[in-house]
Amino acid sequence: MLACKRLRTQFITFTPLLFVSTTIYDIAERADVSTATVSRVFNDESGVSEDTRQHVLDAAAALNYRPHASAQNLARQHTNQIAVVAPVVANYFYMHVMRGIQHALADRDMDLMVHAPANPQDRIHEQPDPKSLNTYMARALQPGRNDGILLLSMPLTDEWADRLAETSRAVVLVDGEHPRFESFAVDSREGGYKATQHLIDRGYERIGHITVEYDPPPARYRREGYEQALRDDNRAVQDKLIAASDERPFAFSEKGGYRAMTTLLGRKPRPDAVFAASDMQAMGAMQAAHENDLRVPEDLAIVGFDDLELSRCAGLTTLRQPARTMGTRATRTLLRRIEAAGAPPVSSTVFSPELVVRRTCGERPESEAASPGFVLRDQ
Amino acid sequence: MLACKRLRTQFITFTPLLFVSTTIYDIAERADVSTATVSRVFNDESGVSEDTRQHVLDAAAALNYRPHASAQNLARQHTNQIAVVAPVVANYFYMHVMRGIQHALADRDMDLMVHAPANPQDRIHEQPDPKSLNTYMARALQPGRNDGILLLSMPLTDEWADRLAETSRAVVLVDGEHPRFESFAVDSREGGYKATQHLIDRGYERIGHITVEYDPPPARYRREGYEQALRDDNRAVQDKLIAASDERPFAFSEKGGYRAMTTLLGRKPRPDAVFAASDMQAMGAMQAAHENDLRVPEDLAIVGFDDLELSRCAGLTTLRQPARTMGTRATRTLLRRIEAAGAPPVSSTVFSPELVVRRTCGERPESEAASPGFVLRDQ
DNA sequence: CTGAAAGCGCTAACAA
DNA sequence: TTGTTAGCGCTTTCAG
Repeated sequence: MLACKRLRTQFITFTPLLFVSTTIYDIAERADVSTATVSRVFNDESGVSEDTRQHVLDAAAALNYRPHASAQNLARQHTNQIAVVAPVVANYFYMHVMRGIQHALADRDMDLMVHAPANPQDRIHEQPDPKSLNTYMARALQPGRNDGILLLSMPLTDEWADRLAETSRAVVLVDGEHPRFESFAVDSREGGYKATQHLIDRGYERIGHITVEYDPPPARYRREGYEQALRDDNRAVQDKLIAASDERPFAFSEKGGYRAMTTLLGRKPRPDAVFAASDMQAMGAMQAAHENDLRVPEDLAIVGFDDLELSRCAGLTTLRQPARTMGTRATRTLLRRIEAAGAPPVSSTVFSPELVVRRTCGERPESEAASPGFVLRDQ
Repeated sequence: MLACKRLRTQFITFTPLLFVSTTIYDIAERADVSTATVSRVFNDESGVSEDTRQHVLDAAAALNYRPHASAQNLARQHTNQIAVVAPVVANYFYMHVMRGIQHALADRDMDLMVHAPANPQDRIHEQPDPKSLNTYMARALQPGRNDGILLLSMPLTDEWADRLAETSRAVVLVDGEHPRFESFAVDSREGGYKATQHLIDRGYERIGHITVEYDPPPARYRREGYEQALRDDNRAVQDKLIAASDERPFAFSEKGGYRAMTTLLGRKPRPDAVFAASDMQAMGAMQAAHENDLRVPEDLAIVGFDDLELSRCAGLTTLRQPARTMGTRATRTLLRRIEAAGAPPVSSTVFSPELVVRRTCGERPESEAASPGFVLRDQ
């Protein structure tokens, strides 16, 4: 029986290009035990005499043995991998979230896969077609790929939610919400309200807004908060003060904000303040203002949303999202669901975004007069 | 034979908690063909009559079939996954590199794993012990985990290089170099030289340097460039003008720069200019300067290394690394090596870092007088 | 064009 | 404590 396994060793002699690593059979043979025993010393730890265990370990060391991940995954029926799927991998906000994820993964013997749209042309914030099989989303859902999925800012149609539930895999949402899944997000509506309220308090007259065209939930709620604040102050919501970014692949980007701001500045009357749906958009808006010889905040006040590190050095007034914390908590929850066979009740935790006042809203914050200043957080 | 596979369906009835997805056997049965045929329609595309192919596809659709990734990986002996291993996942520089990686992966049907040290206490820039089996590095090397590895800023001892070569897997280095592997990096020594030279040209007298304690190659070369520039100007290299960050997990960080700068400012004579080994360190240094009531650049000039987006808005003079390009090119090379069975000659490509002058070095760059300004790159 | 069957490397009952 | 053996789900010769 072992003989048939030995063939592989022959094989490698004939085609040296194809590398074959040493297997459990090789070390079973060398340690003169069964493969089951070898497997045991590499897993259970228990039920193996100290003597044979040492033999096995020696053989493994001598042959430089490492278990084959795919084989383990197949046999165990789980992968010890979790996936994060997001509209863009490399983005400031997600970077902060990833820090939290990594933190929660520490010492957990779990690996991390990242899935993001391959084609930058896609309107990634829109849900890919659930039918299509090769989207980044579909890949993450493929059986045998991971034990659980972290969805970052992914809007969920019911169709997709069904698909996710069908796979009966652990799923946790970050910066998103759905009744069927655990979620961690900031109250975007509250944030939009606070931002706008602040601008109102500061005496601005024509408060504009930069949003996202395809209207993903976070952007939608921020806009709703903006509109509510206006109404609560007995102001009308004016379409001409609102511009939407349709930048691809990521409308929350700098470039999107730049374009939207440019649009806004081309209309009459010009806004004298703007609340942007993201910090990066706010950055782009500042750039646009500069190009139009408008000073920030004298001619145009700006408030963003996120509170990236970058925003601090730019002196941007913004609404803080606890990105890292969200990542950590979401991951912990995911891990718990993966481990717990049953299905504990779903809860959604919502954070309250905190207004961080800096200079782009026309205020001179006491502590940060001499910008740039930095918070020293741990990596 | 198919009968034994059917058991699984029974099984699921008894233990509904364990989810079992539909397999190739299920659809073979339904379409009344062999599993080989099913496999063929999902792979080859060829050698199957249009008729049966349609049957199979119908059955697959009806049963909502998706191939099991682990099983494919095991049978095919490759995973269609590449891994990136880096000292920190979520870091500005790596984020830019990741953009490039993602870009190169577009439409390639490849997935991305990220491996980074689990324990933030580790001195991650030092090589983990090649003997230990459960480090992030070892995990990336496990057989059956990936088809190729991208090493970001990972210093390579010969021992590790051996281990890597042993697995005969495709390996490409980014921001690092080793004779045995393909690599993409910036000439750090040249960068250090240029930075220092610039400061000399601007008339600074006591030019300090912030480096990294455990002396990873990029930091080492930057320091060497710094020292060389000093010597070429007939100046002595003074230890008291150099401070090393030993911040963990990542000494190139803001916090590391902050601490090193604080140390430097505690010594006499104080430097009147500082070249930091990274932009984030430079940011920390600026913070330290502010806390000591020193104005930048009047009292202290600062030059960084990287040219992150953030640096632009901070007005930081720095040396630009083409991070995104490095990511893209490295990934393309990796993919090529994975596909090509043979071993094409190893080449190492070195980019020349470009000096980007902004205001922290006391210069008033023409184009960016009204900072913050931003480049509008695509996401 | 299609099917039978032997793996891929490991795990986990079940028996001994 | 250890070995036998039947899978995990898919791929891939090799016949037919």
